[in-house]
Amino acid sequence: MNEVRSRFAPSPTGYLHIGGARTALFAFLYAKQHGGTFVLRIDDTDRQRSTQEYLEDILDALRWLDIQWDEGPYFQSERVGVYQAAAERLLREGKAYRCYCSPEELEAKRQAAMAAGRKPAYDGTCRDYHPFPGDTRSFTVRFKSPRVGETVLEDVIKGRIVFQNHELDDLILVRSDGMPTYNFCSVVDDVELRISHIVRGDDHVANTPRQILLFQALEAPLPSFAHLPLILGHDRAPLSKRHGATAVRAYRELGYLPDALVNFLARLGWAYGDQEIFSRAELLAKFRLEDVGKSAGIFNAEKLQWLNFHYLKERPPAQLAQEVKPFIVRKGYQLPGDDAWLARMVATLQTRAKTLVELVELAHFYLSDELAYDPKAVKKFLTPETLPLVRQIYRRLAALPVWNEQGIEQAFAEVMREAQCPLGKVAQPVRVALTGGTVSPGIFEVIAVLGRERTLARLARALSPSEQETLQPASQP
RNA sequence: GGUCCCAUCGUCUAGCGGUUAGGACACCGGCCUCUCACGUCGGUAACACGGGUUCGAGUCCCGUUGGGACCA
Repeated sequence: MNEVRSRFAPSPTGYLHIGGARTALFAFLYAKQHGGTFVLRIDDTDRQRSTQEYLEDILDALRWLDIQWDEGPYFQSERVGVYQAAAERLLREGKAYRCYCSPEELEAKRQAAMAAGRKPAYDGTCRDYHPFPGDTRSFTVRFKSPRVGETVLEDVIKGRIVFQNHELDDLILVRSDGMPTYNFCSVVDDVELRISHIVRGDDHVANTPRQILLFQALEAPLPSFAHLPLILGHDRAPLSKRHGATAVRAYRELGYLPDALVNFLARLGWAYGDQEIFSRAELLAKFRLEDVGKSAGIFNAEKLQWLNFHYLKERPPAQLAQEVKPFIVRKGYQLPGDDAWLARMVATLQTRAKTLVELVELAHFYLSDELAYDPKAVKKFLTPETLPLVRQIYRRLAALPVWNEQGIEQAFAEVMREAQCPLGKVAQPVRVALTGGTVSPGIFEVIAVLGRERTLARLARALSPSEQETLQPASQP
């Protein structure tokens, strides 16, 4: 009976954002490490702003992050009958009442209260009003909130928070158009779905005492609450569009790995000693909701980048090769058909890129034969003094019986010995000839991965204009 | 405005009455080196303020200030 059932209940009124993802992650981890059930519920009572596109984005993002739900998704929009039944029950039991005050009257009362320096809370006019049988005016259903005593929230993260009941006014359960309100739906569903642990954002703390009262009114066991502090932007304001990427999908498109994002999100507000890197298995083993900090955290994009960089380095090249494909296509390159070759290419770039997008950018000279030669690099390294060395390299490489790194390195060694020069003297000109610039992976691996044909063609191209000679691979000894 | 929450390097954080206040990102410098990176070694940098409690306070209590949430 003490089964742990946590839930994530997003509204499909926007893309899944970083904060939501973290909430989902924490709720998921908690359920899983207690052998419990993680339930997904879609709070789509706001029909105007909810869209199918957002719904799909949320499901997509959760799958991408590998946050798997065991039950659901349940849709609140399909459960209106349940809420109405619950409202009728409360009405019948005298725990709720019909309020006939019109919006105009309410507004007037609010103004008056404000003017008198009182709180703009509902004054309870209809609390004890019994409508005559023929009363056809429209009404809302209000909860008859206790006026004395206090309601205590024992929050897993925030500790004990006490609210005075007289501060709470009679909240509307069902609007005059028959639509149940958010707080009410949420509680009714949590009762129905037997949720034992409510993990959600800090922004719901103030709603919680009212919800606790509703749980009690419905005579349902009270779940545990865990309110996560918010994630702030660099200016300490809540994360919003202004701070750039906030949607999970944005990070996916930017070339972040799900493991990096999960690791980052977990460490935002939670720590386990000095450890920074957590695999999923470790999160499951070590994460504790009770250890989540109370204060809001600022989203630190550099740290995310560092984590991504770390996971990029650790990734098996073959796996990374698959993951980078969509980025190659999106960048407009022809997708290499040879997966093994792609993996070798990726392996030379893994320690140099912080994102998949950056990796593809660095791979330009592998993926295209239309090199963008850096004029400064050409001027500095492809000179009458260095081109003879390049020609020597060309000859040696062309003569290689087997195209591998050992052979290539040996070819360089021989040229260096003959010319009595350091590696840098010959490597840089070759690098410029092969990549168009002065920055690339190690020259031997570049040559090995590029292959005989493309390497020789590029060297020849570098040699031809100034040397006025055409080197043919086949004609060389 | 009312109710509530929060407060250690720029950032994420460790700390749970006695520490040279630790780690990580970022930043700066050395080493490594065919370029760029990786890696590695080192450095700069914090307990918001004021009162208590205590032999002793980053740690406990109360204020102040500053942030934030919710309601309107």
